[in-house]
Amino acid sequence: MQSRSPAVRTGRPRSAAADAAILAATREALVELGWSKLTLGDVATRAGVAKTTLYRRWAGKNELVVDAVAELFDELELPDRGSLAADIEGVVLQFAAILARPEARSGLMAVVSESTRDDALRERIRTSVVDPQKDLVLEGRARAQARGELPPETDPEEAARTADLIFDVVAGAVVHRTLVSAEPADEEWVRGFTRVLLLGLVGAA
Amino acid sequence: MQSRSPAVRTGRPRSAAADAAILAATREALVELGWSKLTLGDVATRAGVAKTTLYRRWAGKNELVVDAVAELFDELELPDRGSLAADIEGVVLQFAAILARPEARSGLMAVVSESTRDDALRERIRTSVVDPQKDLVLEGRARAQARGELPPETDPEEAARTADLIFDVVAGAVVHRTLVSAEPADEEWVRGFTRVLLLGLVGAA
Amino acid sequence: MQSRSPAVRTGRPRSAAADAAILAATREALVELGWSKLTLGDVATRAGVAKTTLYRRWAGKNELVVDAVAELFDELELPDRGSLAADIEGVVLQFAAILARPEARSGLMAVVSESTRDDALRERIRTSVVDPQKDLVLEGRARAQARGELPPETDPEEAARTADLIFDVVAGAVVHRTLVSAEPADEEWVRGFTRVLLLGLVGAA
Amino acid sequence: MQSRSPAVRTGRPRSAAADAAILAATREALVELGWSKLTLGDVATRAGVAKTTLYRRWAGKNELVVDAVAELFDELELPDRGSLAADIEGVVLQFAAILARPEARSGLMAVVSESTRDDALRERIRTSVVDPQKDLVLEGRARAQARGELPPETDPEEAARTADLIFDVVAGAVVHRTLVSAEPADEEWVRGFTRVLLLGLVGAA
DNA sequence: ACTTAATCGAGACGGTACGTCAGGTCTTGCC
DNA sequence: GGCAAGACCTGACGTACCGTCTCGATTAAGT
Repeated sequence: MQSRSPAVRTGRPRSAAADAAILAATREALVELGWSKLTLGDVATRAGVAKTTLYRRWAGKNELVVDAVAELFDELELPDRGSLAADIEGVVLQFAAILARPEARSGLMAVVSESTRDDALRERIRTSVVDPQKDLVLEGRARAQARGELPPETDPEEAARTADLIFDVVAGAVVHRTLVSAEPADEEWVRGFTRVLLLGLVGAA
Repeated sequence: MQSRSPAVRTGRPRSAAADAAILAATREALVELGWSKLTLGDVATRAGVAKTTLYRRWAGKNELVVDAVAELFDELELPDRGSLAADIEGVVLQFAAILARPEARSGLMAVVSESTRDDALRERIRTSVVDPQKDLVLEGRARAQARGELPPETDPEEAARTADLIFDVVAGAVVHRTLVSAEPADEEWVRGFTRVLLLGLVGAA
Repeated sequence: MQSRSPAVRTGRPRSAAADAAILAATREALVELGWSKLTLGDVATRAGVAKTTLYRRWAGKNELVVDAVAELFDELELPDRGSLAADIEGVVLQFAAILARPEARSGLMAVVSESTRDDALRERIRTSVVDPQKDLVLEGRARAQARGELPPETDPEEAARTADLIFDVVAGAVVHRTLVSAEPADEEWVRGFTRVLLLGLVGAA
Repeated sequence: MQSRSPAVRTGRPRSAAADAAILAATREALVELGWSKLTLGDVATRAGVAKTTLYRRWAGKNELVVDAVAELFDELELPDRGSLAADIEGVVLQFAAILARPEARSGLMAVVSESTRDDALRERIRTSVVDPQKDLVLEGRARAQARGELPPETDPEEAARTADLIFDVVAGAVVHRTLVSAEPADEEWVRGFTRVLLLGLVGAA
């Protein structure tokens, strides 16, 4: 997270255990209190750590919560279920399961909201949350092309644009369903969504 | 906004001008400061109003911002452009234009985030922001069915589910593109999105 | 303590009771904790008052303690005991009694120390603590002159210088005895001091 | 300052230079910042020393400042000027010159103030600051008695009491003039003070 | 015109959290 | 073992907003 590669690393080294304790305490506080009532003093107390230790490592609430929530998305992966539709359904369900957890619900949109006025924060979110998810889209498409379910790309730039589009559609739909409409993105919904995504409104009707 | 229809309403009536001034001041503060740095004391000062006046009408920051942002969405409408695709492109572009404004960018996701732990707030958002948008989906589908672009519904419950799905996909995609990916939802993107929405990944490829 | 004579005094007026409660709490905390361990947060709590209320009225610990300690000196007066020697002994004993109280012991020299680098603070000390005491010197001298114990002044400037000198000698001796030598300025000591002051080392020997 | 005479003193011996550097840095910081803004971390940095080194030798800020200020008083001596009055004037001027230095002004009364609640600190002040000064009083009296300016003592206990009294009067007056009245104890003032001390108010008038 | 009563501005109030700073301790690795 | 470096826990700092309250002054509707 922070590297001081130059020079000899003098002085007492930072406790590695503190980082983990702080992030776990942050998630715990998110569950109990939600974003707006979460205070850094409380997180420090839960983690058994001084407030100064926390501020030495994170610039503020936003950065801390991004790192705490980002770890939730580490478990996302794209298991091979044999078909494009099945692959999509699988990964969307995983994504929905993460968004169903209260620590993600309250924290994620809050930091996204803050990131609209803080470029460094947006970059941090992109690096640790968004880009890893986007890689799943690329991997899924490659697999579908290998199976012959999708045609190979001709224009690489166009291909990148399409991947971004698909990612926004998939992630956006699940987030909106979960947080705005406040309805569960369960198996039935995911089947319907995947059908529309693959076949379109006209084809799915 | 609030009615005290029972009883006779004696005494000095509330200033109608104050409401408008407060909401305008709220949007102004959202633009300049963003959600997290917006304070009610500052809004009151901008509006030339005492803090008590503000608290007499809104319960807090969340409710105030919902009302201030909701007004931005009042201008959304569904002009008849002759085809389903053109109708979708038109309304999506309008939606994107609203989300491009800084007062919406910073405020909207923040209150959505808060609403994950506050049912009354979620209901307020739904009523004044979400449901009016959802009506546009219904209106668009009816128009497309009248044109023969989409088959008439058979199962009304299934039809409601589909409308919700479409709404989550459309709104979610635009929001995600604009706020998370932080890229503009411009005409080119909207064309690509509409194509995928109507034809699906397979059909659009 | 603070007057806002101009204009109309709008807004909620300051609580008069709070001032008294805060000063009393300050003295209480001085007794229990001493200057260096006294915290404004603790004083606020003892006074049943918010920290902000305290800061609204005093700039900091120094100013607060000056006001709290100054009240102790309000009781100083110069009773007519019939002779210059008896008058001096009487007022010095009173002064010593005040300096024997723990709230004065810990607080007084601390603010004097701070005042060496803070002109406004020195002025505050002078106005509310020192000058009233100095008036007693002038009053005592006038009385002694009326009795014929001291000759009337000829040069008024010289008279002012002498009054200052006497004040520094009297106050300084008692303070030094009490705080530096840490011995009680009891009746015996006061008698000896008065004898030296009136007759000098040579005359007193 | 601290002796570990028992045992064999193994390991690296303490740097003698560090002690001097720390005390000098302390006085420098007192001049620049004053007592209340002086921090041990800053002193350590100025002295080019780690905070641990400092704490290994002094228990805290109070003890450190006492030692740093005490060195200022080492230069006090009682040169023989031929008469009691001249001797007093000489030593009082020296004392006043030390108190005029900012490192003494800010530091001395602060530690005296602290010493009202810390017996060990008071003892340290007495040993390293007060008692050496008091010796000057004894020496001056002996010299005056040898000259026949003062009668020889009859009661040794009474003599000790008188010496203490004189010391409190002299030191107290200079301290009060310098720090409380914040006026210079210059030659003119010292002449007036000495005259009153020797002849008394009545005799000096 | 005269009450009546809720509104308005101003700003003080009790709180809570902020982010920083200093005190004093502990843990490294080098000397 | 001393030492420089710097992380650590603790606790206070002074500030900013919160949402409530207390003022005196308006301001309409009902008399």
